[in-house]
Amino acid sequence: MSNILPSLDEYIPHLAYDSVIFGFNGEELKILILEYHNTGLFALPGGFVRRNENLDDAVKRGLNERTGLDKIYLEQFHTFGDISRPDPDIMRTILEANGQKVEEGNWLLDRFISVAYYALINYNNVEPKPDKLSDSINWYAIDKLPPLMMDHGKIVEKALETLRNNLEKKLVGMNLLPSKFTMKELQLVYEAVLGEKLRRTTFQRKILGLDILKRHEKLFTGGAHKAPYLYSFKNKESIEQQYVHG
Amino acid sequence: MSNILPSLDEYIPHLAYDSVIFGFNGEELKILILEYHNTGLFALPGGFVRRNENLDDAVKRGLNERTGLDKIYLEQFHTFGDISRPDPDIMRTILEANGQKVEEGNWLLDRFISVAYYALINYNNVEPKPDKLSDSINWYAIDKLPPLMMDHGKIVEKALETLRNNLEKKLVGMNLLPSKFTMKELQLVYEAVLGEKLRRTTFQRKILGLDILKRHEKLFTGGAHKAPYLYSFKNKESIEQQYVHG
DNA sequence: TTATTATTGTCTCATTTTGTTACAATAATA
DNA sequence: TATTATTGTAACAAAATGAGACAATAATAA
Repeated sequence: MSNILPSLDEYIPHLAYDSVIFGFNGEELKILILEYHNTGLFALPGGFVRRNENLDDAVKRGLNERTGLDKIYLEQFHTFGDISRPDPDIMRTILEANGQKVEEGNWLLDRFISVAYYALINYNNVEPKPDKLSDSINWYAIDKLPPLMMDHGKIVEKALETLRNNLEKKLVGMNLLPSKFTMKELQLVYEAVLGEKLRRTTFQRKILGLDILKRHEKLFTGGAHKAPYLYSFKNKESIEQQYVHG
Repeated sequence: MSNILPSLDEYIPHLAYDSVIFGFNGEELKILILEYHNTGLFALPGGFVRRNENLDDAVKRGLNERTGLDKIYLEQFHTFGDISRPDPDIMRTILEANGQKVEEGNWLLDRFISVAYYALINYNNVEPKPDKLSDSINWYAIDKLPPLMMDHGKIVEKALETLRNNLEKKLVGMNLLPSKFTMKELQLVYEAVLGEKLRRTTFQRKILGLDILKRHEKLFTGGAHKAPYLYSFKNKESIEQQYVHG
């Protein structure tokens, strides 16, 4: 196998990013986890930052390569910088399992500081693509993750914590749902993120009170009951002004 | 002047930190700003990360050197990674104004990613010390800052935004006030952080309702009016469990 | 010594928000 | 056509917050 390793000329040494990519399948909150070839190692999708590239752009580039999505809701949430976090043995295992020769002192075995981001994407729009080093990239429910390598478990925890804190402020539902959805679906997103049940009538009243939803035709669901309205977020841009920034 | 520059052997290249150190003088929220020798340049206190040192520890080390304080409330809030942010000309100006010879290609002129932290300290406990490269380090009210170099203005803005968001959650007052304080002083801290007036009775009821304050003897203030109680935070450790983490 | 002044601690009531229950409407199914 | 499950909304209770009132009191002035 030819050399597929990133080269130090191109990238900033000691600096990486990891991404926690959230999706919602209608029931559960999930994240994308990749598995490295022949190692049984599970990890968050991550990458390096080019020498002439903004940090944010590096993350966008990586997400685009893996999901095909162009405009992704992204939020940086923490930078992990303990000495203990990277493990050169694990890195060597991954590289060698991919048929790469790794000489002592290779920059990939060095200490890395990692800037972590979370992304919110529409589960149904995506056909995740594994990269050169990984076998597979798959959705896992957040309460059924495989054991993750290095400190990636901690990174996921912190991402979830941040997502929960931002739930009210940042209109999370807007980025996890298709453009039209029922009130029930929106409530399920909130419940999946918070990990708790919410009261239907209170939730509905509160959300409608925010005056951010536009009501559409009724949907004929196929359920043996009254059909719910469909909603969409009204004027997505101005809402972003209000919530996502500031 | 001898060479006082940090050496690449010791530090991780391309990686720095900046700190926004908040203090409260009883009236205004202030931050520590340093001024570089003979340049008229104002900047946030910052530094580099040793190759065998945790990121958090590097920041603690820097704060300790500058304030003498040992246990400082510290919170990481954002990592700034745009290509445009560092300015090699400014860096060269600072170094040369300090009598340092800087050859082309010196690592200090490279691109830097900066991890930003804010700290909350007790204004009265501190006698800030300038470092080797800076003339002075002084308190400035947050609405009367001098123009800051590079993107340091943006860093302060983001720190304030984060502090405001965390005000309820993280018991900011605990770290900005002396161990005993009046209700009025606590309210002034909240008002200084939020930048708005609060209603006295509502504030008092809410804070007391949190059940985190211990009431002490009355203070004989010297004001021509009823003397207020003094309060302290009860059981600081258990409160930290509740608020600062999780 | 006594009246004045400014601020504090607390109470009350109005207003707003949230929790809870109830119930009619209705799309599919039996 | 009756039954079923779920939806949209109304109604009332409970809790939280806003707003004002007032007695208590430490220093100062008279």
